Amino acid sequence: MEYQCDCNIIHQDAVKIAVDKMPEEGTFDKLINFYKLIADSTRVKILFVLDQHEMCVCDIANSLGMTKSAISHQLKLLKENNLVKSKKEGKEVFYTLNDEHVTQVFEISLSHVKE
Amino acid sequence: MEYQCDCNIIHQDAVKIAVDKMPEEGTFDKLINFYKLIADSTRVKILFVLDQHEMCVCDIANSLGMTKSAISHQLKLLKENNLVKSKKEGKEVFYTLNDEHVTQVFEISLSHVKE
DNA sequence: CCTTTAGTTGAATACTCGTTCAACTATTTT
DNA sequence: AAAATAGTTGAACGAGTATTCAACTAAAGG
Repeated sequence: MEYQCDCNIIHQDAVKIAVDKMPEEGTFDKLINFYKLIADSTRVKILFVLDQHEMCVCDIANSLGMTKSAISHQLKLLKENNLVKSKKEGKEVFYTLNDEHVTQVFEISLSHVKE
Repeated sequence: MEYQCDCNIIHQDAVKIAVDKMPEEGTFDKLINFYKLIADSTRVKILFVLDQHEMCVCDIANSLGMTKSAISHQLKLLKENNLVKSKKEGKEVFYTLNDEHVTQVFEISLSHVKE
């Protein structure tokens, strides 16, 4: 057994089943990274407003009552992780959700929480 | 407009649509709270092993290679938020996922990340 | 009754991370 | 060319939180 902890294995069979099926660390990493991205008040609201309408940074800042800087920092994170994409037009940068997948996950979760 | 930030509203229509549709704060709170719970390496692994098999604290600790204490702290959180439930049998406490809903969300997310 | 073991818990430490602040770039307007 | 505005960025501060540690409870066994 490659794992070590501060107590004995009580139910060999249960532990074996779980350890055998355990995905590799990278799988969990991706999963957790995605959850962390949407587990933040500002980012989840940004995703919500972008789901309603394409927006520039100032639009989002106004919608959320926050500064351009705070929004821009979070948009950078969302973009780096491919949840949003951007296009520049003159002085403005327009942001949109990157694909329907994000929209789906988001809307499903939202309708679920509302119950 | 009740919101205030450090820049002017550029696209009135877009902002109005988003603000009008914005769910109340409590809705976001519930959503984020749920995402935060599953956005942690230890907790997501606990949910995974419990999805495979009912387990006591030592089984989980062994499966994850962590201490009983660390696991117990996280189990408390998961239980307080109704993601897992427990039953005591002698000295041992067995934990299981609380309902199919957790299982569903978890398995869907997992299969998605694997692609 | 004493010892051992499963599990819990509160405090403290260590780390992560969101926002603020100030400075900066780029584009438009006068 | 200068001023104004949209947006970005790095550093620093502060809040939240996961694990460790030590002490504790509860149940089982000799």
